[in-house]
Amino acid sequence: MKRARQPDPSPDTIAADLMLALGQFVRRLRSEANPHELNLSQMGALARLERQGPATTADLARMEAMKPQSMKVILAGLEEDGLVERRPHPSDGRQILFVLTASGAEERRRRSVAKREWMMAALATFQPEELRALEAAIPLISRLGNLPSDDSA
Amino acid sequence: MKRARQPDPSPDTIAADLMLALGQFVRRLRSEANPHELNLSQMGALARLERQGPATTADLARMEAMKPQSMKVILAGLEEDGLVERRPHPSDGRQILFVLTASGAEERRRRSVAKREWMMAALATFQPEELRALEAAIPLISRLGNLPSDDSA
DNA sequence: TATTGTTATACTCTATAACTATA
DNA sequence: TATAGTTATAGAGTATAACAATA
Repeated sequence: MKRARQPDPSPDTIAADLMLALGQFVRRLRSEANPHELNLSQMGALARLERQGPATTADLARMEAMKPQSMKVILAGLEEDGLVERRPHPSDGRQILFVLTASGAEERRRRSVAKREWMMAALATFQPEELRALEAAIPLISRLGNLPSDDSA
Repeated sequence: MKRARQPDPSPDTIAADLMLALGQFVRRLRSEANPHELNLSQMGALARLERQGPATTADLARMEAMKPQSMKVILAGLEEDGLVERRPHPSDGRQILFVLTASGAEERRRRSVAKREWMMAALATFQPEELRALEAAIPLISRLGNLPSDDSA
């Protein structure tokens, strides 16, 4: 653990470098997908449903930083493949709750193997120390993606 | 393939969590762009030209993990805005070298302020220790994005 | 009237296929 | 023949706008 020698990182540099690194990484990741793989948005929606239980289109759209109309398309695809199902909302007739089906939980893993295997092959070239550093950054990146935007509404 | 329980972080978990975190982060980042902002691909191409000097469409496509036809579209947009220029290749009449123009170096920063400012605002909520952890992960993510794929084709 | 969801449409980014020119 | 670039077209992913139903 080396921690004392370096100057404090400049947020500006971090911002610029992180954007570049992530842009390329995501492009590479997307290019590793087989025809039947889930895309990152579908994986995100399924992960939310698995971790947090039933949610509406609007809920999921907010959590995944996209418009409800866009999330509807994502959910429609997942529904057609039987990975999610609709449930009526108990008290509000407008809302529709989506839940993960039994096969959805399984398919979430099965239909992301190509991406995961590419990534694991890449991670296999990392030193344990580097893996730890990468792991430590995940919750931080997660936080960046989940921060509220300036919807001062 | 051995899967012994180890104190080291599991690559499988890292792979899955990193995909989710990055997917959401990139979507969020993209949503912060003003109409005139550069997108992540344009920023990537400009950064390559600035750091590594003149390069061909095919070079840049390879480095940024996209097809030459797609990179051509990126470069055509940048060229139209005067951020890059063409230079004939000294010895190979087929190749065309692209170089960053003087305004290209400046615009690269100016036309990514919205994304950078959103990110810097987000990073302002981080502890110095967290910033260091995030910074440490950037070269690792970069390496993931730059690893050669198994193009056996 | 405000909110949830839907439909229709369009835009952005990247891919595939076919073609031209140079090597 | 092989390689660099171009043109044309298509697909995935997400956005905006207009609308219906419920609150």
